[in-house]
Amino acid sequence: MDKPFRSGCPINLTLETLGDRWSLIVIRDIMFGNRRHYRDLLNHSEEGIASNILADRLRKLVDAGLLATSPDPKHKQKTIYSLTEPTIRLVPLLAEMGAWGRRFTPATRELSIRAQLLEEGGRDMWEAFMAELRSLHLGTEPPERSVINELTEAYLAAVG
Amino acid sequence: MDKPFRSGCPINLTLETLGDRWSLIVIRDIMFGNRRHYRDLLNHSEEGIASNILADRLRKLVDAGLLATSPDPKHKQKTIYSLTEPTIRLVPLLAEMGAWGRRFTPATRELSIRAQLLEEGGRDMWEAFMAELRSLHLGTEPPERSVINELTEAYLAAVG
DNA sequence: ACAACTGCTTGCAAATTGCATACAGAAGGG
DNA sequence: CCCTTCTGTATGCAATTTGCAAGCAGTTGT
Repeated sequence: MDKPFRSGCPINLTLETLGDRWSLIVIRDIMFGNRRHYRDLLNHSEEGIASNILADRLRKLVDAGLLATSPDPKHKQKTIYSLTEPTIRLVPLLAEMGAWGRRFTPATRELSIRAQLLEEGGRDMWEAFMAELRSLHLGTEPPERSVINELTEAYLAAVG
Repeated sequence: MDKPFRSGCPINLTLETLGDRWSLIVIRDIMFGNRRHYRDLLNHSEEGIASNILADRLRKLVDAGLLATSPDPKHKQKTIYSLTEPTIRLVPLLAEMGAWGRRFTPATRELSIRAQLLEEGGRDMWEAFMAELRSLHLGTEPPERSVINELTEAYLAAVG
């Protein structure tokens, strides 16, 4: 029932998997904003995603193994959405997207702060970030460095 | 008449600019395959792009300053499509997409060879590649190193 | 002279998107 | 326990986008 891929090119397959206007937005919000619930993603969406689109993308991403769900012990109706290893390894891709967008699109200064920090931090920072995400989403040991804190503080310093 | 952006986030803006299923395919073919004409892009497309979609994407990319056109002195009907500096700077993004796709999608081995080489080559190789693209598309001095040759030879060695 | 090729358009059906609304079960405050 | 709010979705429906086949006027090579 699954439609065949257009080609076996890795760039094409990445595009077929994530190349629409919403999937990476959802992943970005889970990753950088630590939004773990449906309503959280829906209401705090900077871009205003529609509820049916969000539901559709979450289901597709879970089906593809790019997100995982678990019941929330504190609320029987809530589903916790977590990143998986493949999605955590999107950090370099998202960092490059931020770096490119910062230079070649009319991105606002406040929203570019984190992209700039992540770009200047380089591979070392990306690895630290991925380690932190593994601890948050996969339950591994928490690392010493918190890249999320660094990014958040830089953003707040620039805004406030 | 231009529709407003959903947000000023650099990741979102990159997605709004390039986040559809064909734009980056076209750029990839121009960049790695050195396809400079419409028919060239249409007929040798690994993924089988439709003619109207290709025409639409080329126009949009030119309008956005991501591609440039020039008349072909050898053929009055031909238009030469060239990368511009913003598109050349997509090399790191495409390299990361190839690296991710190679690991987490069912990419074929032959088509992954170049992605692997580009990933292992790292920033130095990407910079050399961008210098080469500037010479091919912007008319700057040709560099000593030809990354395109390296990639092509590796691909041919793996296939033949 | 004529077939093949140039970039690109045009109809039209099918799929996707966006928006508003609805909903059944669960939680929280009185 | 009652009632409002919150949970993650689903459902119509209109608008946009996609995909496919065919066509087209001018240009080139034989």
